[in-house]
Amino acid sequence: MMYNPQKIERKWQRVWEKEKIYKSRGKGKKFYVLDMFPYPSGEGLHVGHPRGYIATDVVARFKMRRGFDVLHPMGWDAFGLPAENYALANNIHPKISVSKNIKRFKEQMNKIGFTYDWNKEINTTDPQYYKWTQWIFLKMFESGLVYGSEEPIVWCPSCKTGLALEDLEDGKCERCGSEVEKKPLRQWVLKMTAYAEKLLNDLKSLDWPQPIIDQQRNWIGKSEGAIIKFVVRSSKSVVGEVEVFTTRLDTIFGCTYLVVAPEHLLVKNLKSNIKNYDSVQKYVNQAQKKTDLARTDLAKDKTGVELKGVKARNPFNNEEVPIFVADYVLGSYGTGAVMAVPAHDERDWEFAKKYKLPIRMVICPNYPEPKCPVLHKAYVDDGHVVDSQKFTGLTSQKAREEMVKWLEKNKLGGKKINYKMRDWVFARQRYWGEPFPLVYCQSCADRINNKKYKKGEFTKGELMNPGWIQIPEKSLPVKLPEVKQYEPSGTGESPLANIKDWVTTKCPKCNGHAYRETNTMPQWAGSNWYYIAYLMKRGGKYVWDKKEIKKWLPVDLYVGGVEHATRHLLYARFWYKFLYDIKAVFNKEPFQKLMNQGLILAEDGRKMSKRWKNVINPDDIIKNFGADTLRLYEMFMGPFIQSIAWSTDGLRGMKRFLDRVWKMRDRINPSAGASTELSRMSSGREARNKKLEIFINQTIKKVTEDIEGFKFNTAVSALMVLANELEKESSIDKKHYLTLVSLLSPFVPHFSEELWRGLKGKNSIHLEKWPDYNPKLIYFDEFDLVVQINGKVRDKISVSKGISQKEAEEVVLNLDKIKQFIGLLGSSKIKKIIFVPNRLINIVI
RNA sequence: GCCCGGGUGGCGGAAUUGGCAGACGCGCAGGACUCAAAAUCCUGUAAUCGCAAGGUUGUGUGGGUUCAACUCCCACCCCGGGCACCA
Repeated sequence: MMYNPQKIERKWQRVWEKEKIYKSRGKGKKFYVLDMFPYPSGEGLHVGHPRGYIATDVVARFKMRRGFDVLHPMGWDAFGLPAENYALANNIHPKISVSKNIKRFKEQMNKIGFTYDWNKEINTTDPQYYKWTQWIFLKMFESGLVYGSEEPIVWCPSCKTGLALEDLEDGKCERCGSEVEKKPLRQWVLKMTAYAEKLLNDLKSLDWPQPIIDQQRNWIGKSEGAIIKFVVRSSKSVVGEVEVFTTRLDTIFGCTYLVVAPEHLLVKNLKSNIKNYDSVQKYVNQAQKKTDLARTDLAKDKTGVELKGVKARNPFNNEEVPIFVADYVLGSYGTGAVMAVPAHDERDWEFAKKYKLPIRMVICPNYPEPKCPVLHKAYVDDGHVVDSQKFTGLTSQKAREEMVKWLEKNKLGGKKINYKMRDWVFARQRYWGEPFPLVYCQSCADRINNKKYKKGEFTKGELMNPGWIQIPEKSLPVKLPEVKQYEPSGTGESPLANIKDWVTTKCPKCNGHAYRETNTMPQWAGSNWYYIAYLMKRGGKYVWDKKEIKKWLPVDLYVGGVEHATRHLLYARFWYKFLYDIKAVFNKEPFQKLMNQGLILAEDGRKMSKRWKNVINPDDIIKNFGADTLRLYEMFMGPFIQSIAWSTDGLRGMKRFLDRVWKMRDRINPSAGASTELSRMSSGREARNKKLEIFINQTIKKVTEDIEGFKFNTAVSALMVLANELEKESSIDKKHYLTLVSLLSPFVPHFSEELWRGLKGKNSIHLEKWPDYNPKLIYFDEFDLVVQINGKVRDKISVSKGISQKEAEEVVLNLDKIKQFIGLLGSSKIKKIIFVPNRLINIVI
C-alpha cells in the first residue's frame, strides 16, 4: 500500500479523540506548555501561524512520552478592533463573526493533528470568562492600583473618533487624511510603575532569550539620579520653584539654562510674571496639539521660547539662569523639567548653539592635564569635574555621590530613581471589549468629598476616585449590552454611552442614581491572565481553583512571536505579580521558559498578506501533501527562531522522505534481530550490526537533546541520516525500523501511528515510552584521526578509540605520505606535535 | 542616533562551542526504468588548476591572537527587527 495521508490522518484523529489520549493523566511531573493564543481573524490561518503550535505540539508529545503529565491547551483572544470594524461595516454583531471565525480556526487546527484538550478551550469574550477579567480589575481597583486621569488620545477632528496609532499614516488620519490632534479624555490608568522594580528584578529568575530580557529591561528603563530644586525669581522676589531630574549631577556647574516641558505647571503658575506670556502660550498650545509622533518627527529642529522676566537659581553656585519652554523635554518623564548642560549633553548642545546660549565645560576627559580640549560637540562621557568649586578634581562618579550628600544635607533635593516605563492607560472608547465593573454615583462622591462616611464603607480605590463605586463581586459579570449601532458616539465616548437604559443604573452602595462607566478595557485585558483561565474551566464556567493553579503554574514553556516582547509579556507579568500579592496565585512569575518563533515569509520573501496575494493556506497543503508533511517541513525548514521563506520544493522533499520511510516497511526482515540467528552471522554482518546499533543510539541521543533545545531542524536531519543508513540494508531489522518510527512520532504523529500500530499492535505510539539510548553504545571503536602538518589536513587514518599520543605519533610518522610531506618541506625538523585525543594530530615543522 | 539579531555553495541551512567547513534537504547535471513524460532509483554537485593522483583558494571586508579561527579580539561594510529627544 502506498502512503496516503488523506486516508490515515482523519482516521487517527478520530481514534485519538475516542481514546482521549491527550487528557492529562494526573500522573508524573507536570509540564504546562502554552501557545500564545490567537486572535481569530476573518482571514483564517496561513501556514505561518502553526509554526509555533507545531513546535509546542512536538514538545508536548515528546514530554508525554517521557512520563510527564502534560497540559497543552488552546483558546481565543477574541475582543478587539477588527471584529468591531467588521461589525461597523456589515452591521453584524461581533459575537457572530467571532464565533464563525473561531469555528474556522478550530477546523484548520484540527486538521494539523494537535494534542489540544478542547475541554479546556477558552474565549475571552465569553461573559463567564470576562467575569474574571473584571474581578481582577476590581481587586486592583480595591487595592488602590487604579486611578482616573485625563489622558490624551489621538483624535481625528473630522471623523470625530479616537484613533489607534496604527490608524495613522505620516501622523495623519488614515481614513480622511486630516491632521490629528491630542484630545484629553478621562481614562482609567493602572499603576504599573508600582511594580517596576519587581518587574525588573525578577527578570533574573527567568529562562528567557536574552534579547527579550534586554528589551524588557530597556522598556522599564531604570535610571538612578537626583532631584535638584531650583528657586525661581522675578527681578524682585521668589515666585516659585522647579524640580529637575538629572542622572548627571556631576555636570551641575555647567548648567547654563533650564528647560521645562510645554505641559509643565510652572508656565501657567507664573503667568503674571512672564513678560512674553502671549508668545509662550502660543508655543505651548501648538506643542500640546502635536501627537508624540509628530513631536518626534520634528525632533531634529529643536524649538523653544524663553520665559522672559523669570530666572532660576542654581543652588550650587547661586547663579541665575534663564528658563525655556521647549517640546524636546517630555512632560511625562522625570519632573518634566531639566537642567541644561550644553557642554555635556547633545540635545542641550544643539539647543544652545541655535539660541546662542553659553556653553560651559565642567567635565574634563584628560584631567589633571592643565588644559581641557576645546569642544566641537558635547562631551557626554564621565571624566573629572573641573571649575566646580569644592568638587573640582573629583571623578564624575565620586562627584555625583558627594553632590547628592550636599543636596540632602541642605534639603535642596536628593537621590531619585526614575523609570521610563509609564503607568498603563487601561481604557478604550470602543464597544467590543470588557465593560468596567464600576458606576459613578454623585451622592457617594459628595459624601467622600465632604468626608461624611463611615470608616470601611469605601474601598481604597473608591476613596481615590470619589464617586466611582465598585460593582460587588457577586454581581459579576457586567455583561456587554446589545447595541444597534457600533459607530463611536462622536464625542469620543464609546458606543455604549448611547444606550441610556444600560448606562442609567442604581448605586450598589447607596441605591441612589448612578451611571455606568462606558469605556471598555483594551484588548490586552483578557490576554493578561488567560493561561490561568485554562486551569479554571469547569464545563461552561470558570472556577478560581487554587489547587489546580498551585499544581500547574508557572507555565513551563511559553512559545510565541517576538512582537510581544514588551507589551503582552510585561502586562501579563504585572498582573501575575499583583495576583501573587493578593495570594490568588503562588509564585512570582507566570512564564518560566520562553521561546520565540520566527516568521514564515511567503515564497517571494515578503510577508504573507492578502495585499500581495501570496498567502499559503495550510488547508491546501494538507490536501495535497498531508498534515504530517506540513508539520515535518515547518520543523525542518530552518532554525526555529529565524524568519524564513516558504518553499514548496522543500515541502515536496519532506513528502519524498516520508514516502521512502513508508516503503522501507516492505523490506523489514520478519525474523531479524533474533538472537538465534546471531551464531550463523558472518563476522562482517556482525560488525555491520554493531555499527547500526551505535548509529541508532547516537540518533536517539541527538534527537532527544535537539528537541529539548528547540533545534528541530537538526533533529529531523538526524532522523534522515538514520533512515538513509537503514535503507542501505538489504533487509531491515524490525526493531531498528520501529525505533525510527518512534523517534519520528512527535513530528509526524499520524504517519507514525499508522506504521506503529500496523507493526506492533493495539497501543498508540504516543503513549509509548520514549526510547532510551545506551551511553556505552554511542561511540565506534575506531575513528578517523585527522593528520595535519602545520595546521593543514594531509591525511586521515582509522585508529582505535583512546589511542595515546605516543602510539599515534608512531603510526603517523611512519606514513609514507607524511614522511614525504615532511621531506618536501625541507629540513624536516619537527618543532612540536599537538595531539587532541580522539580527534587530530598536528605536526608543526 | 541607540539597542538587539544576522552575513557560510545556485538556495534553506549544518559544524561536538577553538580542532576535517559545507551534515541534511532543495535545486541542477548525467544515467537507469519508460514508446514518451511524470514518479521512482543510482551517480555527481563550493570555486579554481589538472587527463588524473593531487594542489591552491574559500565562511561580508581589512587587520590581530593561536600549532589550529565560521568560532576569540580590534576596526569597518551590508541586511533584518525593535526603540526613539528618557535628561
